[in-house]
Parts: sequence; structure tokens; C-alpha cells
Amino acid sequence: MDALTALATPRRREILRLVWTREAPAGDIHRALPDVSFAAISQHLAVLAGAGLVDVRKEGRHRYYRARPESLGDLRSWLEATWDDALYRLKVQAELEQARRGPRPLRRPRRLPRRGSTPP
Amino acid sequence: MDALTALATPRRREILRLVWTREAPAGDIHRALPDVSFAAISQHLAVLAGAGLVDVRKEGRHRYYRARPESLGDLRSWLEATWDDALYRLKVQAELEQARRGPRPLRRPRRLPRRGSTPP
DNA sequence: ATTTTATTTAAGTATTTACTAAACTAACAT
DNA sequence: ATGTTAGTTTAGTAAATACTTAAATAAAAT
Repeated sequence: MDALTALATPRRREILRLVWTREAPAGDIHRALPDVSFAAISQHLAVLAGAGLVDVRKEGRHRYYRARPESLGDLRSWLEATWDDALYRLKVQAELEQARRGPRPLRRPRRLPRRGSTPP
Repeated sequence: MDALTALATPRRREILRLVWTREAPAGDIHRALPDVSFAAISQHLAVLAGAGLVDVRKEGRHRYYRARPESLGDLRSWLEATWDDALYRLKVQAELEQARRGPRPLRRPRRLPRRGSTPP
């Protein structure tokens, strides 16, 4: 998910916020962030577009940018797919255990006395 | 939210995955990712810990790392607080509209070079 | 056609970051 | 004490990235 890379910098988060609820031409965005050059804004917008976080609409000599709110949904889906999926977790655990090069399960700090109970 | 910065690189996402369901000592993580030095793993873990994405537990000469799944919840909360809040949206729109009419300090290279002007 | 406006692209610099190797610390064992 | 193991920190480098100014493109106005 490339969106995470695009969202990594505060500047791009700020830009994305500015076009979150409605589209705006690049010039307005630039004027709202006066300490950065127009060129930089344009480059950031390109990154955001590349990550699917914004759409562009060309009209005359303006380019209107607008966030794609669904992309956040995609982000959430990715988070859940990566980390909430039971099969995935098992696979990851297997990787770790193999790295450990030991037949024994991962060490547990203190093992309560057990009798025939099934582990989770 | 610094978590976005920490999650920006695939390497750290991979590391976070490895400790998502259970804790693991840094050495195991290193062995599971054999193409990276131990030092690099340690540094990535420090970043993840700094962002609140993992916890550390010291035991003997081991350091056990474990993801903090709540931190993802925090991330989602942040996303929603930043982008789904109606008041916030209004504020952002106001900023943009003000930028639109009423040109604030425009940051373009000034023309009209004056004779005898002192450049920076 | 020339100029103006809106924006992108190019080229270069500076800062940041991901990495490595080596030095260091801390806990344990001998 | 010395050595070993687990991990971090430091110092340095190479690559990526954010930024700049300047030049290029493209539509509209003159």
C-alpha cells in the first residue's frame, strides 16, 4: 500500500486535508501554504495522485484536485488484511519459529502447571 | 501522528508484522530477515517503539518486542479525527476560501529589479 | 501572434533516512 | 577476572527525498 508512503510526510497530509471535502486548484493550495514553492506543491500533488489519494480534473487552464476518501477505506482494509487475518498471523508465526531454529514453541516466561488443556 | 512515518517503509511494516501476535526477541526478528544487519533491525525497532507501535519488555539479556494493536486503533482514530470531523472540514474550507480571494503573501520571486538593490 | 495565467517539468542542492561495520553495554557463565 | 551472548549506539556512507529556481507547456486574453 503506497498510500502509507504518501501519507508519511506532514506536508502531504496537510495538502490532502485541504482537498478532502471539495476540489481545489493547485494555485489555491499553494496560496494556503505560503511557505512552500508552487513547484513543491505540484510535486507533492503528483505523489498523492500516484498513490491514488487524490483525483485530478482538468478544466481550462486549471487543474482541480480532490481527495479520494475511499482511499482511506482502502488503507483501513489493508491494515486489517495485513494484521487481522488469522491465516496471515499463522504464517508469520511460522516464519518466526523457523527463524528460531528450534523445535520447541516460543519460550514462555512462566508456564502454569497444566493438565491436558488445549492451548489457544 | 508519528505512526504514519514509522509505517512508511516496508521494512518496518514487515518487522511490525513479525511481532504482531506475540512478542519476540530482537535476535529472532533479525534471523527472520536475514538480508539486514542486526543493527538496522535494532534501529527500526527503536523507531517503531518511538511511534508507540511496539512495546519492549526486558528480561535478562533479551529484549522482547511486541506490537501494540491498539496503536492501529489510534491511527484510525486519528484519520477520522482529522478527516471525518465536520468542524474541522469547515475550518479547512474557510482556509481555502480565504486563500482563494484575498491573495495572501504570494511567494513568487519578485520581479522589478531595482538599481542598487542589495541581494540576500 | 504575443502575453498572461496556471501549472508542470527539469536540474540541481540540501536534508533525511536506511544501511553497514565496528565499538560499546549489560547480563550471564566460567 | 575473562569470555560469551544479546542487543544498542556511534560513525560513516549511499541512496532517497523535499525543496529550490528556472525553463517549459498549455489555455485564454490581448
